[in-house]
Amino acid sequence: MGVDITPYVGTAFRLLRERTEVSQEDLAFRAGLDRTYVSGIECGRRNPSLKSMQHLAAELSVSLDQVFILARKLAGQTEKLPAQKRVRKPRAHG
Amino acid sequence: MGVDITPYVGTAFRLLRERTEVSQEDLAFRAGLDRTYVSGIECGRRNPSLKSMQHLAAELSVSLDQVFILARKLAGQTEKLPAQKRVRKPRAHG
DNA sequence: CTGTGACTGTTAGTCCGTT
DNA sequence: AAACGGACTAACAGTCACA
Repeated sequence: MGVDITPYVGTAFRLLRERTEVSQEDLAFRAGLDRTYVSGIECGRRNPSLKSMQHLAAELSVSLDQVFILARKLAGQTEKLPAQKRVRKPRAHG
Repeated sequence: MGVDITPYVGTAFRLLRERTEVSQEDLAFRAGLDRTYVSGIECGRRNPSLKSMQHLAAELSVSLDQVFILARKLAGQTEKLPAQKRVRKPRAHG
């Protein structure tokens, strides 16, 4: 259950930011936040509020759900399941 | 831009909760939160932190991205575009 | 069972600077 | 450009009485 996704959300924000080639400082300014705070979020040391994350996402031109989808992907990658191959059930052709 | 999604996130949580037929009281207890705090979130009067939302989502057996996808849907519905009726071009029946 | 205002302690979030 | 620290203020977490 209780996997703390905070660091993954931070990484997701970082990845999304780097894609736009904007600095933390610049993003922070545009989102109306402090640069040290954005740093703390990306490093997974902070527990940001809904509004803070929304502002960040808005400035990165993504919706919040995209951030969390990415975060969950990142969390999933680290959760090394035993590489179970997806078996596609062949469809009975009738 | 700056559409405040806080109330939509609250509604999303409420919808997700009602789907499971559990009371605020019950959910709050299971998520380790206060009953009135959950109420405040659902009513959009609170600006919850990432961790608060994560606890709630976990108890509702959904991922946070699902919450935000629903929230965005709700926000879209309320964005009443000028009631533009979708005009389906009637297909000439011959 | 749920909504709200008010309250306290904690933390979110800022601003300074250093590495 | 980014991580990190300290001191600071605004806002949130968490709770209660009451509606």
